[in-house]
Amino acid sequence: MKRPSKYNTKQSEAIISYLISLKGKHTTAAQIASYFKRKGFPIGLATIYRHLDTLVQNGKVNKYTLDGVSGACYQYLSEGNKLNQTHLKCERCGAILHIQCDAVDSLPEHLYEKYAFRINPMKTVFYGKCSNCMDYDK
Amino acid sequence: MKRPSKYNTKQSEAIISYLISLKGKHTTAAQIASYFKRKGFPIGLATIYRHLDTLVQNGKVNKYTLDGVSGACYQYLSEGNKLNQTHLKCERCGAILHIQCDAVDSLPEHLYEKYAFRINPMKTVFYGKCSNCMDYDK
DNA sequence: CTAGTTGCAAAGAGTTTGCATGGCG
DNA sequence: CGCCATGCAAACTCTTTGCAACTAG
Repeated sequence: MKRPSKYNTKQSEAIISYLISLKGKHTTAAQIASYFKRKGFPIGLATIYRHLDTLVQNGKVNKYTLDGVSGACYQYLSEGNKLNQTHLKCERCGAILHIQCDAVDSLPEHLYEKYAFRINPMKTVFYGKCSNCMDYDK
Repeated sequence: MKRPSKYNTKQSEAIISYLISLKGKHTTAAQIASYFKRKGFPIGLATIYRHLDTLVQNGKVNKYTLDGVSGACYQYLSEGNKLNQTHLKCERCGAILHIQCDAVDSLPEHLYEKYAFRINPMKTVFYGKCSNCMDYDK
């Protein structure tokens, strides 16, 4: 699978700045395509998928699926919501909370002793619902 | 979408008891089909999907997606794993371990009290390295 | 019997890939 | 100019649906 990574093209700049403009909210490949088509600058779906792939590989973008959303969700990761520490992610609104708590901090050692598995705490994500979204159904 | 629900057929009994036999570990539609084909009692994929759908609707089975697993994951929910199913995923070999441990089980309540966030333990995944892969570099 | 279930094949939805064209550096 | 990226369409994967044949009750 060959992904774009060397050149700065209008397409890649457009896609990245669109993702950033969403301020952490997720979007889908189809929504991106539709957005640029409406803007009069259509970008092929294949190109969009290839760039999203690159961004996910580089840790710039988070990819996940949500019930009720057709297709994968993509979310740009900026300082406010970087995946560089343990965090909680709301499955409904996409909000990301950073957490700092002993119960979580002690897990790596605990899981190593019990399962001989070394977890990478930087990549730990808990999915669920934030307090704002708790009353909504899926 | 018409789902089977009234009659007990050999197919439905087979699928359900297979899911139960996994003791809370997930499987996929394709794996179920492959299992019964090997057993000499092939079941059509459509039938499998229809029963999984029914079971999900009835709350008997949990459906979710995991990175690196192609297709949706289905997990039978019994008393033992109703609320606590956490995965460890090896970033090198892709192996997925299902774990059951008090330190992890207590997190939902803990995080709810501290952050007013209800995590979904079904979707919790810790990334890291399993014991087999621990000596390899990334 | 009679309505529910099955299996097949075809259709769909989302994503990936091969290849010729066009553009960045 | 030499690669790399793009767009298109075809290919692919997973899932759903239409329909005739089968079967549980």
